[in-house]
Amino acid sequence: MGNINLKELALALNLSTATVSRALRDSHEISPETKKKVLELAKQLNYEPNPAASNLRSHKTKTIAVIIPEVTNNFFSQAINGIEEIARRHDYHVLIYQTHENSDLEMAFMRRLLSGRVDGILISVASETNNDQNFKDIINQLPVVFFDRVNEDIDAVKVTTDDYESTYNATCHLIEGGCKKIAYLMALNNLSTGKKRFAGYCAALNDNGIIKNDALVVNDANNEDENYALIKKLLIDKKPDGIITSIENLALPFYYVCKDLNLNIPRDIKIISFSNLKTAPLLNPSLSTITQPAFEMGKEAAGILFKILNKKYFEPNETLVLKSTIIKRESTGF
Amino acid sequence: MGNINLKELALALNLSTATVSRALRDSHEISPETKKKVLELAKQLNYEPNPAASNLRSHKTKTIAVIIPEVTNNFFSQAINGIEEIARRHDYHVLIYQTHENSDLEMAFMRRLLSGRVDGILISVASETNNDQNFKDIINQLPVVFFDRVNEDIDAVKVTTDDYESTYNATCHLIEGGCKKIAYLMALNNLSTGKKRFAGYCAALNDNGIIKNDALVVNDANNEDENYALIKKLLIDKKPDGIITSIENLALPFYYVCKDLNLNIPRDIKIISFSNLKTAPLLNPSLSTITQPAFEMGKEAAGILFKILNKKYFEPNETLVLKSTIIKRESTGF
DNA sequence: CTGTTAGCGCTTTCAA
DNA sequence: TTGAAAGCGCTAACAG
Repeated sequence: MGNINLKELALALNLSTATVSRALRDSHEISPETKKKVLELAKQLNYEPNPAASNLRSHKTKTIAVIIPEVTNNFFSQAINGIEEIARRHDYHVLIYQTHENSDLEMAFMRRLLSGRVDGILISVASETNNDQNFKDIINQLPVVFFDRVNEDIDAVKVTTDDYESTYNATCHLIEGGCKKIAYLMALNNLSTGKKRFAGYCAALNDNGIIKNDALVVNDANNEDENYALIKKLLIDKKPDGIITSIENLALPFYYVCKDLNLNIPRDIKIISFSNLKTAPLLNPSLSTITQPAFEMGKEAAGILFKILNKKYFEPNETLVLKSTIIKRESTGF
Repeated sequence: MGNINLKELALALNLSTATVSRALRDSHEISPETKKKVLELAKQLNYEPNPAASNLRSHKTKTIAVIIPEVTNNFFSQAINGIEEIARRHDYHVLIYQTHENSDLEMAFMRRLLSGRVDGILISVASETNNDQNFKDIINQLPVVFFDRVNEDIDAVKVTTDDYESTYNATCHLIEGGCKKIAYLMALNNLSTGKKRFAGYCAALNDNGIIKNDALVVNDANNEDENYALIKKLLIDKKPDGIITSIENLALPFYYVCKDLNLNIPRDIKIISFSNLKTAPLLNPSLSTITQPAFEMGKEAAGILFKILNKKYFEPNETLVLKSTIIKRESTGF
């Protein structure tokens, strides 16, 4: 705003704007004394370069966009934390866009970003359906790194977690604990994330000689009340002795149902849930968790994006897979 | 990026860039037919105006900044959710900056934003100390709305919650429940938020004829292990029968201490905590909570900022106070 | 209602 | 090592 500009700075120093501009960006073709003079006055006068002008000329925005389903999801807020940390380290600014799982909105965000508002995009997609060509169009015009919820059919740089393995291990954990009828609360089934988790569950059952029963698999209705009803029906009708929730949000209605039905966890039914909630250990009575390294994912994804922006990323488009942590809890709470 | 620009669009339509520019922004001085033609071709060619050029000329960025202590704090992520919703409604972009409670960093962010990167700022401050003049400088140059953690000594638009009243009521709740020795886990004591909460606690004790005992007041050490140790010492040495935690983060170490000391909640000690955690009702065995309307605060604060930006805010600099919700839980969990 | 023109504040040739 | 000059893509006077 009411700030000083390059021209005024140059005038005050008896230099050309070109020289001042170069000095400010520490160009090697400027003498040390000149640089020093410029830097000093700039600091003294609180000079801040106008980003619009700089961007218009140089096509660099010093800004990246983060597109995610929800900020209020623990996983994503932790990822943003990691992204912001790396961005700040590079002196970059971070724009946030929430899709609320709406892929039309997601595509609208991306299209608008093509106007040159950002240097690159970090995205955790809302859906993998019907968008391939759109995504490809974008990727051709702007560096994009996918994280967590990636689009399998697109050749791009991706950072994910070991969805298959972690769910496989989680299922084995329940089987080892004696569970014979393990229910699965399924979500994100239009995404590879969700598919892989489910595949891990299926494979673990199979490898342990348990025949999968589709009646034990319940789909997320994206609605708390409905989920509550679905889970209640499941617990009453099928009486599972173990349950896996493939997203954090599904653990809540499950707990309420148990409370209502007077089911004791873990005596009557054991649970293991995906969760990035720090207070999860306090959930009653014993919640085993699969925790994704959200913060690290944010950092890794952002790190790769900056490597691309600095032309220092020479790998082929690859998927970096980070390990989730499974925490097994057996206590009966307080 | 490789996008089409105004000039090309104008050329293709046999119009001047000025006309096209006006048509695109729905100016009243353009004929309907021309507008229609322009809009159609623009859509067809996927034209996206270059924000840098537009900003450079018009001094409008269509961007606001949100400066907060931590994204991973439930309260703030919910506030961001509200802010983003309003911003999108106005076709604005949202930049996120985390201060991690560091007020130097906070000031550095604000200074950099003066370069014209944003049209306005929403901030929840890291500290109220030693920054008054700096804040005043910023406010003179850019519209700023403070929310939740506001700087009392600055004349600006603010949105807060009823910190005093809610803590007062929370304390009364414990007293009504029979508590005689109510401890207070204090945080944010360099902020009016923290001070008001503490004042509410003190006033409630006083109004109920209880003499405040400073030994029952413990200060947040900003460190999980240390807080654990402090709280443990408090519970062993002073044996309080009730406790109020003035921020969500302090409830966790408290729970761990109770578990370690084999203290039964609420039989041995009752608790009421500030918390914006959705799963709080599942915390064992009975956590009464003070929940701030974070989402609504984000919406309100952003709404006011947009009114200011659209020159539709004519109130004097006022503080809008939103009501928190106190949820009293008495059950012994599952 | 439409066009002409100037210029926002930078960066980047090109020339010195 | 520095300067002069052009121009990024748009908007805003001003003129017609």
